[in-house]
Amino acid sequence: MRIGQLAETVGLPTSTIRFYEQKGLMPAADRTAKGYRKYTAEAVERLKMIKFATSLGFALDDLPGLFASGEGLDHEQVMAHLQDRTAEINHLLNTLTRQKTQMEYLTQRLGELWRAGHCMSACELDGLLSELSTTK
Amino acid sequence: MRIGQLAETVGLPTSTIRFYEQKGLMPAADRTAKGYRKYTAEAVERLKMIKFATSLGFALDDLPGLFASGEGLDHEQVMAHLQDRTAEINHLLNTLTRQKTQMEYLTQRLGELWRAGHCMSACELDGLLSELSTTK
DNA sequence: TATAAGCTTTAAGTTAACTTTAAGGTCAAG
DNA sequence: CTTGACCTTAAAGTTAACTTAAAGCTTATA
Repeated sequence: MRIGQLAETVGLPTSTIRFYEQKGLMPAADRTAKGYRKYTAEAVERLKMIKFATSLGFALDDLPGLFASGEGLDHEQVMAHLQDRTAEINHLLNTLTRQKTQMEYLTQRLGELWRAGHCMSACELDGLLSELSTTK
Repeated sequence: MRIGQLAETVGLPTSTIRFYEQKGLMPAADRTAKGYRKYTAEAVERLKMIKFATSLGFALDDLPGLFASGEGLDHEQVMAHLQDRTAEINHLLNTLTRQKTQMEYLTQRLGELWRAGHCMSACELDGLLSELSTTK
């Protein structure tokens, strides 16, 4: 299988696959006589794993630690990665939840003023935003 | 008030304040005889608003549309911004919630295998990850 | 055989929101 | 009068994860 076919199979652009190889996330591909990259099903699996891990929000730089190769995976290290990422996710969830509440309040408040016939000037909006930012 | 004092007051580095000015988010500051930027309380308010809006996840490029200046703010446009950002937040919340579930499953499953005495090889971990990625 | 699709490489560009650097002027204190 | 804190500018660097460009070779098809 050449790179275009692989790209098609996993749903990634060829440029990304080359990029992953360059980053060391994919082993250097075998080549045909003319220098074309040649892949097997292993590459498909590898790319799917990369896609999965990144879909969980892991950075590309985390992956080597996550799929450490060689004898005996370091369990502690893998678990530590998972914990770290879980903590990050929880932190983001808290942040976003807070943001959502504020957005709802802001939207509602602005809607009220609008319906009340206020012809809001930038200055008034500024006041509203300031009010909210201190409410925070 | 000079830039250092302003920076201190709002809790931003001076470089960021200059950057905001350059971006057009802050009006070009008045200068002292020797060319130092000179600020009043207005600048403090403006920066607080910027901080607040960015804390809601708005991009700097969204802010001109959000605090449009001049006569008569475009309510529809402001509301549209708020709706867009709310939609983004909801999307992110969904994504993160999904990620959290997957992370929990992965962590638990890996913990089980570990406690069961499996001396996981990279290959086995790959299997686990693949399994999960198809579960998704 | 020619034309297009597909492959190669290295290097530079993209985006966001800043930060850092370089080279220098100003000001208050001791 | 010198030392250090603070200010100025323009330009380049940072990070992540890619993408795009440039220039050229290969392969399949009509």
